[in-house]
Amino acid sequence: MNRQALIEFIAKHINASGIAITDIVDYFEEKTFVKNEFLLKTGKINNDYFILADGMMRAYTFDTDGNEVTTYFYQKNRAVFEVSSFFLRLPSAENIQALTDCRGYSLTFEKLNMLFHAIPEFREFGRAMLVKEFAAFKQRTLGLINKSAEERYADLISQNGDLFKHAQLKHIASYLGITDTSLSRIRRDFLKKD
Amino acid sequence: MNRQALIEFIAKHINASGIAITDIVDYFEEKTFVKNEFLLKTGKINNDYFILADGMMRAYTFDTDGNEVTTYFYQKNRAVFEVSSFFLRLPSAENIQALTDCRGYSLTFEKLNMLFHAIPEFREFGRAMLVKEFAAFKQRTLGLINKSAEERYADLISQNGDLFKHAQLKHIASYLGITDTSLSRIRRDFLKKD
DNA sequence: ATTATTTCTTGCCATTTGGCAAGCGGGTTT
DNA sequence: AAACCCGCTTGCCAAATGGCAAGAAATAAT
Repeated sequence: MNRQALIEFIAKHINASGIAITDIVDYFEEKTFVKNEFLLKTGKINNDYFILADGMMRAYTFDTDGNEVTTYFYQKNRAVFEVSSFFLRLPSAENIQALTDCRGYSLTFEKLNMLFHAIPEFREFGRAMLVKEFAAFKQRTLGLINKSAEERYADLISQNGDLFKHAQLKHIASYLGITDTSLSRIRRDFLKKD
Repeated sequence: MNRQALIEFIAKHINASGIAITDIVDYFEEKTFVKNEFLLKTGKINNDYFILADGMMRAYTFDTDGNEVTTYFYQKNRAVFEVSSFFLRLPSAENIQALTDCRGYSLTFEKLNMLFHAIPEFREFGRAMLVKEFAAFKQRTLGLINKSAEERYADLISQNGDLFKHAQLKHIASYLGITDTSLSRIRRDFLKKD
């Protein structure tokens, strides 16, 4: 079982001096999701603290009119979980679904807590993940306020070009806060400019 | 020195069974800010983990065109800090300023870490704060995507009616992702409807 | 290969929001 | 009181985005 990717990922986020990261890694369970399979469904309590090693996932919910809204795209080397549901043990308002076949490593809430209490360095890792995801979200929110839809689109493809290979236009559109119609047009105009 | 508010606030967020919350509370330092004073300035490293007991604060930054963008309003009973700067020890991209005279309780990064390691229950409190703020941010982001400016405005005043007593129109407008001109019109139309 | 289904594009027009500039009004200063 | 400053409002028009529906293109099913 190749856990090298997980070891490197954890090592990158903590002061690894002297700790056997493999001790931590052993508690993770390797998991795979086939395309379109769900990591989390609305109403369920998120019990996977999932480190995504390969593939791409999408989180989405529904707005008051019943339309799907994509709330996040996850790429490899991200911690995939829904904060409120996982940590506060609340039914999730979001779905998290595999856009491609995915592979990664998962901790249950219990195991994560056990590790938090037992291993100070893993606490730092957990906090680093939370802080990282929070900071990324703040950036995204700022972008929604002070950038045009076209700029947000440009940012997204520059960070994640192959998103379009796997996600539908309307999913990306709702993530950007616009309709698929508008995104289609923005994309057309964007190509012209080059 | 009245720390009752702080004690109650912490008690509300952790399983207090058996712990002397006062042990924790003793490490907090009471702080006050006069109106317009800064808790954090751009470029500085945030070193106050500030529990706001009374008053109202605002976080803001500047967009690429040099315009102020309000990123958050803090009311009483919130943890006020900038995640990236405080936890990752990075220079802040945001300013945090008192909109009114403020009072609250502050921990330095070192004290907070010391408490995290020493008191498991305080760890839970710290995590709960992070999760709570993160969740609030996710809600806000979702609103920016799937609600109209008018709906966002309505939500904001319903949650925090006295905001208008203390914050300028343009500050609220940039928080809502619109211009002060538009907010002025929205407010006019909103009054008509009632 | 053909048909059916889904996704994407486009045209037309409505709605929302922005940009600018002028005006208004309340508070301060002199 | 007069002049001034600041924040808010309003009118006018432009730009961005949305809603709907029809057609084109891609994908899946038979």
